[in-house]
Amino acid sequence: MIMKQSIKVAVDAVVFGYDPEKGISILLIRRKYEPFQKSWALPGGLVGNDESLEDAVRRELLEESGVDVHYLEQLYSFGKPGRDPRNRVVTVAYFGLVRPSDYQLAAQTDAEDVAWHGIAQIPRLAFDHRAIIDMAITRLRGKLAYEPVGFELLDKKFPFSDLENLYQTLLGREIDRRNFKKKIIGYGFLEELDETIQRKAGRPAHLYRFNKKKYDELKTKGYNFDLFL
Amino acid sequence: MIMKQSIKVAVDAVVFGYDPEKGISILLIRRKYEPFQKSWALPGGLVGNDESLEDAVRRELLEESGVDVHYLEQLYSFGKPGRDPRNRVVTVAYFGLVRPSDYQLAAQTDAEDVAWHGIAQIPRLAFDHRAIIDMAITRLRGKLAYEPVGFELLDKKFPFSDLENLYQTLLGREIDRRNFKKKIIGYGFLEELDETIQRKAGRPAHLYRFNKKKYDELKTKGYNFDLFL
DNA sequence: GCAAAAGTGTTAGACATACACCCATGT
DNA sequence: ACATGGGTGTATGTCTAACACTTTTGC
Repeated sequence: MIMKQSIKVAVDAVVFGYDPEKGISILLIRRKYEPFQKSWALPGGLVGNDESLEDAVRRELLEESGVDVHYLEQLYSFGKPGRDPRNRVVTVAYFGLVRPSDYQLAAQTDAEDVAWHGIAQIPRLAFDHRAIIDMAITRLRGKLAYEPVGFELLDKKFPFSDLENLYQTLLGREIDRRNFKKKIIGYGFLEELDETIQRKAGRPAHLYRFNKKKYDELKTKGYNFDLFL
Repeated sequence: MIMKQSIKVAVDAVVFGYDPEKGISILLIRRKYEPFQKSWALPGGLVGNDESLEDAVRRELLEESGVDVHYLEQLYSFGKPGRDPRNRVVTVAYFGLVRPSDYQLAAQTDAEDVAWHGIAQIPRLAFDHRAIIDMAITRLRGKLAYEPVGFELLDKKFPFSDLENLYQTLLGREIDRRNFKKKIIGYGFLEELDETIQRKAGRPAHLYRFNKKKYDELKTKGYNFDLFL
């Protein structure tokens, strides 16, 4: 009925990073080979015959960019005929979050260069990677509302204002400092440390740490986080 | 670096139906051929070389079961090596909702039989289809909370109690009739009709109709539905 | 002493929840 | 007349949202 199938399977990763100075960024590589040689693109590539999808993304990310993500989840699969000029390729896109400060970028194999690009300044990309990124951004915004996504993006110890700023950036609007803090502290998965930090002028800020154990406890008890404001 | 890839791409569909008498069901087919000959399985099959993923699911569904779904969204892609005993197969699973009363089931091509199975009585299934269904059920429960999913599952005109019962079934607990009605009516995307219906004993019930236009209006205005109770 | 960022409580209104009786019909 | 399912309002408490001044530091 159907002619012998000749479709390739690939994976791609949209990895987000956050920097209190520069905002939200995405990890992109510059392609070394055709097609789209020298274009910026998402890290990714073909899946090995005996490799799981997730292993494939992690491998490609490490090879092409030197990043080993903490948080990784499947985003969506893209498979319209024609999205790759060579063969029919179905790609399973993944969504990742990292602290950029944890890694030093290193382009290898298929990548000629790697860099973080602010989400407001994404260059023209190879294939349909722009559409994949748009979907990832929507997902990131959506996750904000019911999961404390931010903690994967911030340093292990961070001043409360970093969390505030991250949320303001992602939501694209101001939030009320007092109400936000009340709510987050109320959940009880943040620990206040004795240390303080001072980054520019102004009063030094206490540092906080995410208590994942407490968070997981609350979540398994069916607790519902509602982090909008 | 990687040996010539030999992975096949398939699609599978988890289609939910609701019947006020029998509850939530899933559409399953009985396989005509090996492997898992005569096992129950999700409708699905290999993707054609020039066919989009969604076209492939719709085609397979129509061929194997005679059902042409209204509502269809991508669920998740499953690709662990070994999930198909013959070749490596990556399957893109879809999630669908239909009104069972709209269709007459008809098994064709690879299917020897088709039937609705209540979600509490799913037989042993081929491949990893059980895991796919579990994920689909989780998704269905999740969607409940923020989208009026129910309307895809109910008849075009339905008594309010059908909606109540659907929610009770999906949530697995009782809900307060008065509060539920207040909330739903408050959103304004339901139209009360003049007709009434009487199914057994008791006072006849007014029929309602979902006003999709109004719903889409509200949604684009960024309205947030919160349908828990 | 002034600019910059951190820290902190109260109040009013909106929304969620809990709760019980009457109505229209079939048998 | 009784059994069955449909229909409706109010009161209470909880959560959300709005709002501004003081503290600590660098310059």
